[in-house]
Formats: sequence, C-alpha cells, structure tokens
Amino acid sequence: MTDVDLERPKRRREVTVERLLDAALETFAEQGFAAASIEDVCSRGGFTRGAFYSSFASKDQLFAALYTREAGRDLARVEELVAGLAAEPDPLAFVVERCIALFRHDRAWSIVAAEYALHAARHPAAAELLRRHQSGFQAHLVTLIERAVADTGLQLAVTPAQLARALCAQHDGVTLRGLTDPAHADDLERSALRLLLNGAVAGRAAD
Amino acid sequence: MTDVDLERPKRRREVTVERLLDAALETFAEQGFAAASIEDVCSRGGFTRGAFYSSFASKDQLFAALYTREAGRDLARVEELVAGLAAEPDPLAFVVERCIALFRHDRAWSIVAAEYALHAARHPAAAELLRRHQSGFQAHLVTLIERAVADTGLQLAVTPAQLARALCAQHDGVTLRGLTDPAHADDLERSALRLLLNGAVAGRAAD
DNA sequence: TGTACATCAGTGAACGCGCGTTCACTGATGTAC
DNA sequence: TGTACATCAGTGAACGCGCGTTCACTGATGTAC
Repeated sequence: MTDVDLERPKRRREVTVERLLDAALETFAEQGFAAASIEDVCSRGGFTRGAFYSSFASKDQLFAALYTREAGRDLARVEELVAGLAAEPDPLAFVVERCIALFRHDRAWSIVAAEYALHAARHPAAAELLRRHQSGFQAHLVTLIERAVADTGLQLAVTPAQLARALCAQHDGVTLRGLTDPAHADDLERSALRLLLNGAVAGRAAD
Repeated sequence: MTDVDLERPKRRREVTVERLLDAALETFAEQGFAAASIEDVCSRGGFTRGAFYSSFASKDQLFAALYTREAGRDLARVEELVAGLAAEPDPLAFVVERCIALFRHDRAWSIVAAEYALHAARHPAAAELLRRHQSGFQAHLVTLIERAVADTGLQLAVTPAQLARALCAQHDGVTLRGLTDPAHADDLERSALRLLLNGAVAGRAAD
C-alpha cells in the first residue's frame, strides 16, 4: 500500500538503467564513446549485452540518456546554488568558490561532456539536446548575474547573457586544458574566472 | 642539378603523406578519429589502404602526425604575428583582431584539435606531444604579452604566464561552444577576449 | 492458500559485417656499366 | 644510347577478430480465480 510496495517491482528496470548509465559514464570516460564497446559497458555494470538492448535501442541512445541524466544533475546543482544565494554578503566571491568546488572533482563527467559536444558537432539530434541543456544552464546563470548586479550596484561591461556565455565557454576550455595539465588546473580555473569577472565589472559602486 | 631535379623523385612519398594528412583532417573532422576508418581516409585521398601502411605504422601514428603538422602551422602563424607586431600603435587591439581572424574559419582543425585533447587525456604519448606543442605556443603568447606590457606601461593583475594560459583555455572553450552554437560564435570570441584582457589590466597608464 | 497462466527482465548463442593490418605482387623510376 | 638489375611507391586480395544487433529462451515475479 505504501510507496515502497508500489515501487519495488516497477523499479527494477530503472535500477538496471541507472547501473548501465553509471557503467557507461566510467567506460566512455576511460575509452571514449566510439572506442568503448557495449560489452565493456555491460560487463562493468554486471549485465550481458541482451540486457542492454532491452533498455536501450542503440549505443547512440545510451549516450543521449547519459548526457541527459548528468546534465540534469548539473542543472539541479546550479538551481540549489541560486536558491542558497539569498543571504550572502559577497555573492560574486561566493559564486566563484562554489562553482569551482562543484565542478572540480568530476573528471569522468568532464571528459564525457566534452566528448558529447564533439559528438553534437556531427550529429544534429545530439546538438539539439545539447543546446536545450546549455540554454537552460545559461538561463540560470543569467539569473545569478542579474541578482548579483541588483544587489551590489555593480555595472557590467557586457550584457548578462554575454557574460553567462563567456563563463560557460571559459569553463569548458579550462576543463579541457585541465585534463592534460592537471598541475595548473586549479590555479587556471580560479585565475581565469577572476579575470573574466574583473573584466566584466565596468563601473564600481561606492565602497 | 637544380633543386627541382633533386626533389622531384624523392618528394613523391612526401606528397603522398601530405595528401593522406589532408584527407585525414577532413575525415576525422567529419566522423571523429575512432569512427573514421582508414579506408575512408585513403579513398578520400585517392589511395588504397596498402599505400597508407607504407607511410604510417598505425592509425594512432597518423593522428599524431596530423596533430604535429597542424599545430606546427598554428605555431608558425603566431610567430609571424609576433614578428609583425613591431610598429603597431595599439598592440592589444591588433592582437585581438588578428587572433580572431586567424582562428575563425578553420572548423575542421578546431574539431580535430579538440578531439586530440580528449585523445591525449587517455593516451600518455599523445598527452606528451600535446603538452610540447601547447607550451611552445604559450611561450610565444607570453612574449607577446610582455612586449605589450613593456610598450604600453599597463600593469597586469596576473603573471603573463597565467594570462597566456587563460587565453588559450578560453579560446578552446569558445571554439568548442562555437561548434554547436555558430550563431553566437563571433560575438562570443570577441566579447570573451575583451572581458579577459580588460580584467587582466589592473592599472592604467596616463592616457 | 493453492494452482494455472501472463508478464517481463535478463541470458547467451548466433549472425554478419566492417575494420585494422599483412603481404606477395606489379609497374614505374633510378642506377651501373 | 642500350641493356640488365635494383629500388621503391602503391596495389588489392586475404585474414581474423571484435563489434553491434537480433532472437529464441529461461526463470523469477505478479495476477486471476
């Protein structure tokens, strides 16, 4: 009668899908989407290939499902961040530090996200999915920026949308560089973000 | 007796290699390294697979050779830029516009370069090659920055090396975004670069 | 509670295709005398 | 200039492997009476 009773049986398939997506994330990160075989993904998740095809129509669809899940999680994190911003004294610095902390330690997802961007450059359907997620993400960033502007009285040298796009692009690039140059990764993330935000502030309120 | 006589026969192999690299650039850009077959590359270049294996040991080596050639060309372009900077009144603006013009219209190489970065994240030998090229590139950028600082009396908020790294990373990210969002690509490249340079300038000389 | 049937997640063998790589060869070009 | 031999770029058939995908099946779980 409870939710637990109702969910137990129906959930089995979902649990399998989740485990396959977990396995896909790791496998794609290690080997790349094209180089990774479905057998690699399945055996890592503890299934046979048949199980895969009873939940996914193709390898491409697996990639799309993985991207949807992970990008959705990113989005949820930003929503939390926006919500938790209310009572911060220095919202700019708070956002910088929180963003760095959020995105730093997930190398697997960083690689896979970059790979999905390349995949999207060649596959229109993937590009559509990517754009939808990116624009949702950027909308939140614009909200953050506008709130910060309103709260602090700072003036921007560009529109909030331009700044949001620049921040996203720079994050992508910093992440990509970080993959092969981990020694400078943290310093790069921080200093690049500071430079960009510093450059965006055209006029300063009285301090 | 002339150079032409000497080169004609010996050059044949080199010409073949160049044509294979041209074909590889286009094929990898369209399909991706792992998804592209050697047969695709060869037939695009007008050869059979056997010809490929008499010039390259493997598909991986082809990728490395392609990256070496193209990254070398990038480096040569920056060297030209550094050399031609001497008599510019506003070196900062000059560099911004020249860089944008240089890197804008080569979508194929942009994709392949990004893919090589991902490849390098998984293959140590590729990472080594990538790092060598990137550090050569950044060294030139540092030279450019130091010259601009000396000429204009501007003061930087970060070290030249940090700025160079941030510029490179941002360019990578902007390029990646541009692949799936071409509508904003130009505006993004320009505004992001301005923001970053603006943020880097801590103090201003008398104007 | 017990029995008979239905559903459905997951198995694992099989298929066939396309790929990377090898290799014996051909024919054009260069070299020796 | 002509002949015989050497070199070498490129051919194309062949091999074998691993992959994506299919499908008839099994066994566990849920449902009806």
